[in-house]
Parts: sequence; C-alpha cells; structure tokens
Amino acid sequence: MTSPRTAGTAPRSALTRARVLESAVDLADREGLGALTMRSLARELGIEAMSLYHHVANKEDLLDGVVDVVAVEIQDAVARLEPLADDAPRSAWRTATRRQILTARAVLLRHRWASTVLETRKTFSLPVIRYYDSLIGLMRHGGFSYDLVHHAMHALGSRALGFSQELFEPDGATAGSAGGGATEGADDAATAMLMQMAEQVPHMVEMLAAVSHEDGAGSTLGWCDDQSEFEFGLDIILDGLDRLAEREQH
Amino acid sequence: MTSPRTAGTAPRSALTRARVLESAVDLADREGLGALTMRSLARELGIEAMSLYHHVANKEDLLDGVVDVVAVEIQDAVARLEPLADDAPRSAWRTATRRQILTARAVLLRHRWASTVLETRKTFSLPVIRYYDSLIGLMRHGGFSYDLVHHAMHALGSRALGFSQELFEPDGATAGSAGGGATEGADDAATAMLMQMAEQVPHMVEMLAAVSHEDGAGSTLGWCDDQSEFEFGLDIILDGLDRLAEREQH
DNA sequence: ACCTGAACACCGTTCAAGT
DNA sequence: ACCTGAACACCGTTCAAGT
Repeated sequence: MTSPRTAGTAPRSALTRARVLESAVDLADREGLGALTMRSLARELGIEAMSLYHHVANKEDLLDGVVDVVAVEIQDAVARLEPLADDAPRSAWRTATRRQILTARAVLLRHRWASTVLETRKTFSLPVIRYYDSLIGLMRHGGFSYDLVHHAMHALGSRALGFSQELFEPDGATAGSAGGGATEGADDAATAMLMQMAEQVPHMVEMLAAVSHEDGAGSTLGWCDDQSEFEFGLDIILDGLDRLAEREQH
Repeated sequence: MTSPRTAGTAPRSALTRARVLESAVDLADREGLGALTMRSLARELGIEAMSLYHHVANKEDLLDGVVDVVAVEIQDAVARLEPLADDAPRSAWRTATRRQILTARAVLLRHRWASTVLETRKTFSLPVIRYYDSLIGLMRHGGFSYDLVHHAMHALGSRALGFSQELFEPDGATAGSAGGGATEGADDAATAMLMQMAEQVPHMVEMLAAVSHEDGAGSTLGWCDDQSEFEFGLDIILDGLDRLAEREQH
C-alpha cells in the first residue's frame, strides 16, 4: 500500500549534492557551459530550480563543485599511472611529469568547458591542490629546490593542468541557434579579410600559406591547438626546467 | 535663435562608435568587466540603452570593439619602440621579442579585464593580427622557418600578448558589494584548510613555507603572478626557441 | 527536512513609435 | 537618421508557504 514510487527499499532518487553535480557535468558536456543554468539543471533533474539551493549554496558553489568532479576524475586517472620508483634516476622526473600532464589533458578534452570554469575559480579546491602536490613531488624527485618548483609552476601556468591558453581557437557553435539571419556569410570573412590585407600583415599571410601548404588537408586557417602543438610547448618548458634543475645540482 | 545646445559649431556630443567604445573601456577600467552592461554603459553616456544599438550591433560586437581599442593602444606602444635594424645580428630577435611582449603586457596591466575579453573573442581582429605580424617579423629576423614560427606561437600562447594563464590568482573583489553577510570569515579559510591537510599535500605545504620564508613580507599565500614570474616563464620559452632556430641554421 | 510557487532585481534584445 | 519607452524572454536569488 505504499505509493508506486517507494515500492522498493531505496527512495529511487534522493537528491544529493553528488547527484546534482554529476547531472551538471553531464549537462555541460552535452550542451555547453552556456546551457548550464540553475533553471535548466533543475529541469534536467525534474525538480524546481529553487530546490537546488538545498544542495548548493549558489551558482558559484555549483561551479566549484563541478570543477571538483572533473579534478577527481583527473586524480583517478593520474593514480592509475605507474608511480615513479624511489630509486629512479633524477632525470625520470621529466617523463613522469610529462605523462601526468598529458593524462590530465586527456580528461579535460572530455570536458571542454572545464578549463574555462577552472580559470575563474578563485578558491583552492582540494582535488586540484592534490594534483599539484603530486606534480611538485615529481619535481622534487628531479632535484628541484622549492624555489625552482615555485617558478616552474608559474612557467607552466595552465599547462600544468593540461591545457594551453589559445587565442582564437576555431570552435564554432556557442550560443543559441535560433535568432535572425542578418549577418550571414560571415564564415570565411576572416579568410577574405586576410587576403585583402596581405600587405598590412605580410608575415602572417606568408606563415599561414607556408603552414597550410605543409600539412595539407586537415589544416584550417588560424590556430590549431592539436595535441602535437601542446606537446611542443610543453617540451620546451620541461627542457628548460630540466636544465635549471641540473644546474642546481652543481 | 538656435537652441542653447547648438549655439556653437559642433553639436557638442554626436555619439559615435568610437565614443561608445572609449566610454566602455573607461567603465571597465573603473568598475570591472562585470559592470560593463548595455544598460550601465548607456547610463554612463547619458542615453537610453537602446540607443547603443545604433553604434554597435550587439554586446558581442561591443566587446570586439573594446578589444580593438586596447589592441590599438598596444600597437601604438610597440610602434614607439626602436625598430630592429636590418643588419642587427640574428640573435637580436630575442631581446626585441622580449621587449615587444613586455610592452604589450604593460598595456594589459592597465586594463586588467582585457585579457579575459581577449580570450573569448572567436574572430580575428585586425589590430591584434598586426601585433602578431610584427612578432612573426622579429622571429623571421631570428632565422625561424615559418614552421618554427607557427610552433612558437602555440608555445607562447597568451604569453605572446603579455599575459599568462594563472590558475588561482588572488584578486578579491569581483561581484556586487551589497548582499548579506552569511559566509563571513572565509578569508583565510584557505590557509586553515592547507594547515589541516598538511599530510594530504605535503609537498605543497612545504613549498609554500619555503617560498614565503624566502621573500618575506609581501608574499601572500598562493600564486603571485608578478612581473618576474612572467619573465621567468617567458625566458624559458624564448631560450628554447632560440636553440631550435640556431639548429635550423645548421 | 526538503521542496515549491510567486516575486524581485537584474540581463540582452525586439519592436513600434517618436522627432 | 537617430533616439526612445514599453515589452519579451531570459538570468540568479529571496521569501513565505507548503508537506
């Protein structure tokens, strides 16, 4: 004689903070960060918007929590890596660090909105700090002084977490799809603009010609933040740091 | 018998796109990016919000324009630098590049909101492209192949424009100041948190202790994106690039 | 205790109307 | 042509009320 909902033992869907955050991550994965509003998240969960405030303090807190979910995912992936043996040579810090960062990157590539949210957090998050802590540990293995570690973190910046700050990445779809068609045909306006101002920015035009020549088909105009470019920048920094660590050893 | 307003020759304040953008930059400088809304900007100019739409297509266009204003300011500052002589040695590219980037940084430090807006632009802007073009020119002087230039731009990322992606920068005031005082005393909660979890993140705690020990008074907990840290990261990358360019020369 | 509906103070933007 | 006021479709959030 219980209601159909409570027929089983579990109340079927006791709303918890964890469930709210999980659902928020899903929503952002599917429809982008712009689609993650208190109202749309509530609709997703089949409840009223105001009910969310029982599990998160406000939207800022929701975003904090959602970053934590991703950070935990990163930490889980990193924990699955083979740990650096205590008797490994000093130089092993470099490959281990490289691997950890690329592991974090792989997770962030599954949640493309996450880096944006990560940037705007102004408070420390335990899962993120633990990620950094393991990075610091690897550098200590590499013989880094704490001072050099500190500089290294600044030098890496967001690269420490697996993403780089790309100006002008070509992504496309962002906001709502409705709206009028007033400014249509602006797609390759950039290309046309570049051509017409060849004499204003000669080096840029030649570089783009040379680069797109070289790697043929897949190359779009503009900056292409693919894996190899990320690794190129990462390796330059790791090499530089390794040299400095070596110098610290006398 | 003209109205008092049109007594002189000039109509006193014909609203133009330039004036709108200028005022938007001022507003963002004074009160932050969050305070830059169509409505507040209109109030600033003493007009109605809807009148703005005669000079900018929409808010996105306003932000595009506001970035252009800053980019032009950067280009002006860069143009005032002593140009690289044609017969300067190959290695001169490095100091010239360094100087240009630090010049751009100085401008961005006067408009701290600008980097955030810059990141979110998805369309090329002529003033920004011209800035990049001059950077490319310097690298070409350094003997870079266009391919290496392309990699270099990726490696520099936002550093090319003078800012670095700092996770967790300590800034403070962001949103509105009113509101209730529910969660007071959360200021140094981060410090307390770090202390209590010393065994969870041992390297982090030790690093912070070592670093704050060293530079005494001015150091706040966390990451301190000051000028020297920026230059540290920049120099590592420039050194790495120079080595690669040297190698390309055989 | 958890959830709700109505309401408030904001957004960006459309539209028909003024001069 | 330029500017306006009212209105629309959204936000995040407060508050008093339901169970």
